[in-house]
Amino acid sequence: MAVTLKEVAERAGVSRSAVSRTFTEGASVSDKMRRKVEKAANELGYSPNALASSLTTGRTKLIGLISNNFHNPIFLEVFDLFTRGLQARGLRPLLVNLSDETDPQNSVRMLRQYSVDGVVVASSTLPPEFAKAFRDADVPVVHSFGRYSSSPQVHVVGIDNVECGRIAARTLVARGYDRVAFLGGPETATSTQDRYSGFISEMAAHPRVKVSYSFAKAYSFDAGRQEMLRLLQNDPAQAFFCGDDVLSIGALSAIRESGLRCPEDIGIIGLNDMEISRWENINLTTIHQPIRQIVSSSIELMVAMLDEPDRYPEARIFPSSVVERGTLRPLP
Amino acid sequence: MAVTLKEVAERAGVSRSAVSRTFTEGASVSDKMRRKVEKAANELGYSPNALASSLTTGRTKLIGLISNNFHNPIFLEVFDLFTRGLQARGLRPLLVNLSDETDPQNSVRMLRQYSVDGVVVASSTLPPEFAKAFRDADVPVVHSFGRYSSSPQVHVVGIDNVECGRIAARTLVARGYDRVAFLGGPETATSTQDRYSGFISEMAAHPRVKVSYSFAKAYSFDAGRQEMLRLLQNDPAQAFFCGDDVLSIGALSAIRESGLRCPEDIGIIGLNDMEISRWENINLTTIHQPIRQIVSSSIELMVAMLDEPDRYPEARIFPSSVVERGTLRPLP
DNA sequence: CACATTTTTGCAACCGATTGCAAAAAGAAC
DNA sequence: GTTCTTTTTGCAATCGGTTGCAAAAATGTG
Repeated sequence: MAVTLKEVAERAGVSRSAVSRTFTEGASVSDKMRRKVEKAANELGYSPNALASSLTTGRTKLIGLISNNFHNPIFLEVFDLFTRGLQARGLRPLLVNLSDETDPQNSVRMLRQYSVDGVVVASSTLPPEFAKAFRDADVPVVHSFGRYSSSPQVHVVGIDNVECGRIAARTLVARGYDRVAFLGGPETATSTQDRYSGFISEMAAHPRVKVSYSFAKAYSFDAGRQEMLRLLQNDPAQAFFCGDDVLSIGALSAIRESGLRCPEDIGIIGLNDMEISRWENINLTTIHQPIRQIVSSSIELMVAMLDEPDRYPEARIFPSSVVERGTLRPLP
Repeated sequence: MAVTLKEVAERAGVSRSAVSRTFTEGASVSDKMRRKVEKAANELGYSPNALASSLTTGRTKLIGLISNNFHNPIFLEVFDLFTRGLQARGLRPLLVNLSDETDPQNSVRMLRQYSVDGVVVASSTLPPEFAKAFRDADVPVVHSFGRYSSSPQVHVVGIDNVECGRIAARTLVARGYDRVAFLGGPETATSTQDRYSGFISEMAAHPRVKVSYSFAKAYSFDAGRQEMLRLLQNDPAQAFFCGDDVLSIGALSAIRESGLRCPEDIGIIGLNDMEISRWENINLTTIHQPIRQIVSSSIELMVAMLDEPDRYPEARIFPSSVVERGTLRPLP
């Protein structure tokens, strides 16, 4: 069994409070006492039980990190950044995979049982209700990659997906494509809806360009490939705005399999600019989503909320822009 | 503040023990009592504090999930499988990113502070000392993707990397390549060393085949690409066994960038068979590592150890075999 | 050195649960 | 209805810490 505070106190011949205080930032202990305690603690190999102390302090330093997309490589970057960022601030991520869970209340209950200090919902496909459920349970929450709203009910950090749709539309128009399409992710995801509406609304300004759209079942390679194979069967558009990079790569694969070339026969623009998209054998033209900034801003917000739980909700939106690579025809 | 057991007891007009018992599997409570308590609990929205109870039970149901490679997409699959598997058994993964940590003792201390019930080290590059440090601290530990040893000191689940090296060697020889090379991951990783030694030892049986080797700095796309670019500068081998898929894809990229073709000019065989390798625009010939089996076996082992902490250490090794795709010339 | 002031220390209650034990209640047997 | 068993319940101690408060020790002042 682990060494306890009591044993250290006995060995050092001091009270338990004294030991507790030497391990508490900013408590009143004399140097002599501190040295005595530290000596005993080292000899015994003591380190304080974070969970026991959380009982009285009300702080666990545990942060729930919730996601539901474990098939999109972008989330590996996201997890990397979150875990490092949280660790650097002395916080511990409790990872929750929501892939097969649909009821927000279950997650809320589970994370409350572990008394997490806060929750980060890292997903562009989970409905806003998840984040709200935590807020309603008085758990500080940040929705990273969530939907921008001019009157956010919870803290949201991400990009303006509507604007991304517009950017994609303008990019395709500028390259002179006159039959374009939107190949979205799951139709129920807010990110899909927003990218779609931005794309369509911008296209409305270019009536000579023919526009169509369809949706893949998930933000995944297979879903993108399947949908593109289907589309290729009859008279596909000349260029596609795909809801996401991994979807784009699936679509790209379908195009090549069908004996067509990209960008010569069909052009693709994605969204995310994930690491893989830079790989020379992918080389995808895409809209950059500033992941590092989104994650670090989310963490800052989370930390701020720990001190100020009733902080007024805000949306932090980062700009995105096109990264030119090889899957769209060049500007005329 | 959250509702406590005491409040429920008061509202239901019963003792605190009664409330505790209704929420404890297999405790002695009458139906009448149970109903009374559940009613009060529902009205108050009570759910027990897992951490407080861990104090007396000595169980937190927290499992440390440690890794250090957040740049290899294979780990996204690994995290997916681990989180789901653990959750399904009522366990919670506490994710630890060891990318910038080198001292095992720090991780041990940290995870002990959170009284994790056990630790899974999921990495083929972390030295065995990490897993041993936990064992020495009496924390149940499983090293997934660790080194096979005939006298394991900790539980290890994975593949036989030496055998994989041999398989790769035989595969290349069978295809008639007569200048082959090993392009390994980090030289210090046990997986690299084992794959290397298997490859070399099998090659010793084929003296007419010329063998060379070198190492990339990490199991990552960029490292593989850099190393291959360097190798291409003077008279490269005809076929490479790359230490891992993501390394292979980097190498592949370097080959294409240099105006060469795969498999016509240079052949590649990887190891892992990650999702991406199946993608038609990658289509990598590789050695399959049975990740699902490794992860689920690791979880079973972990669960078994929770009941029987002094379980005799074992190594669980799964067979691996070649998946034919498009990056090696066909059999003659 | 006496006295006032500040700092350090220990006591004891508390955080939210669990559990061994003994008393109370319910059920069985005659 | 008694008596003996078995089940259910509550009391109180405990898990590993923290913290308000008052006493004790150290420091400062004249």
